[in-house]
Amino acid sequence: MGKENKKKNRVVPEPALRRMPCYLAQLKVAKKEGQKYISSPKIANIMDIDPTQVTKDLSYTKIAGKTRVGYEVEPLIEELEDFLGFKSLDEAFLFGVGSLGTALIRDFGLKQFGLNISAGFDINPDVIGQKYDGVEIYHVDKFKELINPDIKIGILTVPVEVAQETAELMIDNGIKAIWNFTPVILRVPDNIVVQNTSLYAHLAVMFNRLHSKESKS
Amino acid sequence: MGKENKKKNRVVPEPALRRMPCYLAQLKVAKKEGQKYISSPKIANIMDIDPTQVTKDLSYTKIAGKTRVGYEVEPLIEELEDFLGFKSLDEAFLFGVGSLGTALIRDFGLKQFGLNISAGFDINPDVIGQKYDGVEIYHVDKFKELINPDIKIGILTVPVEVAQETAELMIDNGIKAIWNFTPVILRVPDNIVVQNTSLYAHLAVMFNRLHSKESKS
DNA sequence: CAGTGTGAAGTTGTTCACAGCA
DNA sequence: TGCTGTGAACAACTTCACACTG
Repeated sequence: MGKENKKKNRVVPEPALRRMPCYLAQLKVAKKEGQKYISSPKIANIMDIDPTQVTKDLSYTKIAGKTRVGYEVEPLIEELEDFLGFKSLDEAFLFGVGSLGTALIRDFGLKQFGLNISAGFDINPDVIGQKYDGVEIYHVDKFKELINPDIKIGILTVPVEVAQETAELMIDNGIKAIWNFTPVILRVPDNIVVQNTSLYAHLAVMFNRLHSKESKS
Repeated sequence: MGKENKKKNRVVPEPALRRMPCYLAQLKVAKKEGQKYISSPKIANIMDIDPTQVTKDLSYTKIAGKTRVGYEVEPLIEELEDFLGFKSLDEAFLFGVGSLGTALIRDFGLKQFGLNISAGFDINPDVIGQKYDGVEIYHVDKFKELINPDIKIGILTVPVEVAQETAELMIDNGIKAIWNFTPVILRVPDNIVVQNTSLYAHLAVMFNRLHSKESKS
């Protein structure tokens, strides 16, 4: 009877969500190598983590593994891409067309992973009016005209000083999720999703680990 | 191991390290506004976190707050920058001069935070020989000639397929820490520091939170 | 009997409660 | 009284143990 309705709708822990794209990358390699099935110990071994971690993470998706065999590679790739939101294309506006902003627009397969940047905004006359890979850059003032209900995601790559006010501008005009590349912790209402990706934070962690290992040995 | 000695040399939790650059950004704002002291409740309020979280995080540094007053802004900035390794300049080589790699080289901000990229490596003839903001790009084969004991950090922005082998090349030639922008989990010896910064992982978390909030309301 | 799936134990990080100080 | 600083209670995440299945 109700085989599926029992398991879903749990909150997925953030660490698990962060591991899933890694599984996905490995699975694609496995697929290229022609493997039809892959087991959790195998994945775990490649990534040097605990096998039950893998099964627990995968249990949040609706794919089921076969005992003694493992998971079928191709359906698992499909399910993971779907689960992670990489299959449906979300539209986003980007604020702050500096070097990082430009890279995100031009790059690198964000579209492949379900994110399409449909316009960029800045106040620098040098970039306004430019087109990068088909994405046009406008003055921030144009934002209110161009926004529409399909755009739920805003990418924040502006200087620290204007981060909070730019975030508020986004929210006031209907943005529901902010991908924040500044080191500023944004103050936003509860119903707004913020994903912080501060390179400096990661740099800090790396320096600390490196320097403490150096002084130890 | 033994009784707890003095205060220093504890292992700093990674979440704490990640919060510190945010404190730093806020402190710089406070300094600009002319504030001489700032208290933990004040910082906590700005960042919407628990005040004791702030005091606990700051207790890992060697700055001490004044009762009833808070922390002196300028010395705290100095200490945080020093503690996080942002004051001394570390040299790094970058592997994979695609659009992200190029952005990291050009993004002067990294130098401000203690990381200087002194060379880039790729196999694409179009970029080899180029100079971006004074940073020269070489063929990967040149890496062995150019490496020296001052270079302890390698930045990995290559395509997924060659991530592991490039990491091994780095390690074999003396790199001690790898800033990994690929979604691949690298297999490395214990004494090597790896900092994973996969944009796709963050994207996955953001999509999940956004889509689950959408379906809830 | 190797591998999935899950509740229970263990570990790590966060929040609380309170002592001490100016 | 308001704030720092810390040990103790609590929550989140990870690892373990084991029942189950082909």
